[in-house]
Amino acid sequence: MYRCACQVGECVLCEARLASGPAREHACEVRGLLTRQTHRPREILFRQGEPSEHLFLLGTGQVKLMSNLPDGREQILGVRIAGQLLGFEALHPAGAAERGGAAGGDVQHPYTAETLTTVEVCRIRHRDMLAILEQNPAVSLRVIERLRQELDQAQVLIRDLGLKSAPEKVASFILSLVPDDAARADILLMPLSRLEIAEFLGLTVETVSRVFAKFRRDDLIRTPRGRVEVLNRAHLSSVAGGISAAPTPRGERALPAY
Amino acid sequence: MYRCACQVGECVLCEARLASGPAREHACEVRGLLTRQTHRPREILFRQGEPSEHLFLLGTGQVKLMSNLPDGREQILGVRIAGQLLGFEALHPAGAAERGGAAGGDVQHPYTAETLTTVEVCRIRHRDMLAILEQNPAVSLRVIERLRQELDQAQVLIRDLGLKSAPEKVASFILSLVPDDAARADILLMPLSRLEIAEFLGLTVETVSRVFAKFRRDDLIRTPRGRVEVLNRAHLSSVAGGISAAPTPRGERALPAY
DNA sequence: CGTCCCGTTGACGGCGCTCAAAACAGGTGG
DNA sequence: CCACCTGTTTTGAGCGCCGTCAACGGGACG
Repeated sequence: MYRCACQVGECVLCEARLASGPAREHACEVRGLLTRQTHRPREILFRQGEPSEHLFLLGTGQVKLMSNLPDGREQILGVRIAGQLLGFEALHPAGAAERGGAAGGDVQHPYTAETLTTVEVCRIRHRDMLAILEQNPAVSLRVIERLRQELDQAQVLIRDLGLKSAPEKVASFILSLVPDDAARADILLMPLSRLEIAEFLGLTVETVSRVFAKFRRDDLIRTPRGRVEVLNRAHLSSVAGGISAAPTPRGERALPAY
Repeated sequence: MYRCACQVGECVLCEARLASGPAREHACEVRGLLTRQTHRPREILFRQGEPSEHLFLLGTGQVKLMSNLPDGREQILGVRIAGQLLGFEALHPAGAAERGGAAGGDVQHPYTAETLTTVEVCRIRHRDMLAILEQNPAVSLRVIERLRQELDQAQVLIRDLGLKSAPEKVASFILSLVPDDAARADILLMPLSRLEIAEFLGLTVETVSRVFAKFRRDDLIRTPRGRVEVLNRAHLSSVAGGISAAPTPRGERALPAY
């Protein structure tokens, strides 16, 4: 499969152009606008409150999005994986100029982005991205689809935070780690620490740890270093108590009836 | 101001086309694709689990989005107002056909949409919308912007649900009712019942009622029928304990300027 | 006037948070 | 290899916030 400068197979820019344009050389005319970066684990891509100037296209790895309250409390808003977007908040199609203010460019990141793993991202200036979107409907459609998926994920999290108990939250979370195509891969990578799981689910470290302990006692899971092994998915699903946080596979039935 | 068939000033379709096209008559070439509907309060636009075939453009009024667990628990995901989008979940730019399955059109609504007030919406088939997006970058940009705003709102709610106490949640919620342009309009419409507020904030009716009572005793608010009057916004903001869902007061800059 | 629904208030109990400490793993240097 | 230090995970004890259950009041409406 052909890859453009950003070397990212899932890149919304490259793929879309490849699919739409007959001419190969056009595939990467955006090359000059992209900056490729590699980050190590636990690096900050940008911080909440900083001015947002770039859009990030995540190529490989995982990035956590987190938001703080002034008193230090921290909430993880989500985890982004390959193909997803970061730092979209300052893309003002129209009106950036028409509204008064400091040239419309002083929008701030509403959250902090920190890498969980080694990460490759493509960075592009908002204005450049805007120009691309204006000229490439196919890219726009891809972006719309990505945003919609992120909105879905956010709503699933809202549901879990709003009405689930601690065990239900943790069970849902574990099940959400199951990759889409996993037929029977029940040993899952655990990208988050106990503290981060707590910050994701609106709980405390101790509560998360206790729930994990209980699941272990009930032979639902095992927890080797940095991993989670699901021993009894059916039972775990019933504990999760309803719709899980798993991304809905395309084309198949969404909202499994469980 | 000119208005197209849908009669909706904020309509992403009409406005965008008006702005981009020089010819007036082009402004409403999408007219034939739009169906305008008027709904009374407490009507269901669509239900969670039903197949999603239409996109809704909200013209006037308010619509609440809610999601249920199998056992009946209910979570309000958000409230949509004029100009926002509904039922976007089935818009599949590419891949709807390429992947196997039942023609790719069997995507289901992940939430139920119910009107809170009298509501005017424009309805359009997903495939028609798709065609419009493919041909009109300006429309795509508007849609992207709307989705991004909805994502921001969702993330604010996630933060509130995940790490705020009951009084903080309620205070944030009240402040979120302050309209963007309100210089000093402190009497706010309350579109939600106590039960709905509870379902929005992940609390119970009793807790919400108790917090309101406490705020009343502390002379922070008054609660005439169907309204909320803010008596001491500064104090209420401090109770909200951090970033609120409210648009930032002019002059001050807190975090998200959504 | 009776009924229904919504909001309010009280009593009580449990889930999950707080505080505290021990168990554990990992890295560093002796 | 072991001692030591550091940060994470686990476990325990106690309590507080908020959910649960119940009763009451008021407005809308037939």
